[in-house]
Amino acid sequence: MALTTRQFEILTFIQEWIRERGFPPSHGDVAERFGFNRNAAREHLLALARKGEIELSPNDARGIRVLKDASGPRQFELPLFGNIAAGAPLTAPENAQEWLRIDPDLFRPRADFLHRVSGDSMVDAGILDGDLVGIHHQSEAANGDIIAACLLDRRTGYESITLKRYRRRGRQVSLIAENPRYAPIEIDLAKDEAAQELPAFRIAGVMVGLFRTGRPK
Amino acid sequence: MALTTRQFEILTFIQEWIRERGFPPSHGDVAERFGFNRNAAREHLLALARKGEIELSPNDARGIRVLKDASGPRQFELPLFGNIAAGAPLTAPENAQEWLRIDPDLFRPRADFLHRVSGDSMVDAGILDGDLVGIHHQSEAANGDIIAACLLDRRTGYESITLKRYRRRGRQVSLIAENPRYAPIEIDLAKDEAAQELPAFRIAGVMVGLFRTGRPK
DNA sequence: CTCAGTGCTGTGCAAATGCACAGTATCCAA
DNA sequence: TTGGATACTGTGCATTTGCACAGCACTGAG
Repeated sequence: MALTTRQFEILTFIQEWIRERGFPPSHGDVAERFGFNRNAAREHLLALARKGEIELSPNDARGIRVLKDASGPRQFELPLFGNIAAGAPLTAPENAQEWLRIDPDLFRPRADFLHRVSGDSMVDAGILDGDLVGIHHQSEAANGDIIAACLLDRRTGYESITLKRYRRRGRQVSLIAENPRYAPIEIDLAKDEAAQELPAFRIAGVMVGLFRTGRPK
Repeated sequence: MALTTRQFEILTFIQEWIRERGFPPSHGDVAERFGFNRNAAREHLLALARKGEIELSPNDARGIRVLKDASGPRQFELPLFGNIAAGAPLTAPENAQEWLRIDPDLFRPRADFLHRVSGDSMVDAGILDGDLVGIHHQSEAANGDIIAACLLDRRTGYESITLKRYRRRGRQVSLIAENPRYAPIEIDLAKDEAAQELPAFRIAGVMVGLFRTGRPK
């Protein structure tokens, strides 16, 4: 759920406080910083907890745990991208939904970002609904690679990422699902370029790994 | 300055508390854990502060900052275990083949170690040969869980870990592959115990996630 | 033998703290 | 127009918590 500006300010304050002192602020500390009542601080914390940003431990002084830490060392972390509105560069670090502490160099070649798979179109490649796939940023791919394909809907202006196996013959590109129940997506690059607009298809990168969390179904 | 065993215990407790809850323990929490007086806890904290292990923020509830984190860069890493010779505790941190920089808390519940899958017996669960599965350490499992089963070969004395779906009816345990080409492994717990030796079967933990690296085949 | 350090019990207190309850005002969507 | 979410003020209370002071027992160094 989206945060209000005030809530975001308070979350940032809590993160900075913890980074500087090693323990979370109390309600009073938050209230003092922003110049309002202790109970107002409490309600902000409850709101942040409702929205899943923090976790509160009842009756414990300073019982705050920040769940999604935006700060900290980004060195061994990977950004997770969802589908974002047109224009916005899909894989710009500042548009990350979340940063996960996974060393990008564990993948080979190195992963640049993660993408959440939705749907079961790649089950036969061992890629399930909800899995996070590691993507190495590159604009070309070899036949047989599984790629993160970036598709632009020219009418709505929305970009979306899909994971498919890539196959190209001349100017004809096929995006093939690893599930017999799904038909391939066919793209004619010649036609695509002739449109003289933004290309409707581009390669965001190739899949270099996968991360799955949770008990299996 | 060197720590006493008691002080080391308390420091470790504080580190674990923070890792699990995101904020430090109070004097009372420490006292309760070790079964002594709140003031005894306070004096231990003062001693740890004198010795430079922690920093105390006066008058602040839970005002503890751990300065030298003994777990160090290991905080966001996971050990990978292979199959090890008999006797050696399979999942003791010092027996790790490798440490991978993946935040254990990304898994739910938290992963304690990774295990490399060999073979294609779990393909239908989206688990491929060479995948690393995250395992949460626990000695019991629910029916349907995918578990890391620890099997001991009594003749050779070798222990090995296999990943299988767990199903138990009374004293009869079935370890089921997710691939029709493999037959389930059947274990009779009654017979197992009657052997009056080390149990041939135990649950090392339950699968809580998966990590795969490399371009798909 | 003495003294410092460790490792506790026990009591008491003031301040810090979480939390419940009662209001007020604004905005926005149904 | 009503209801819910946001964003506060203000009061009061029971606990939690840090902290101080008074002891006791043990150990190891000088």
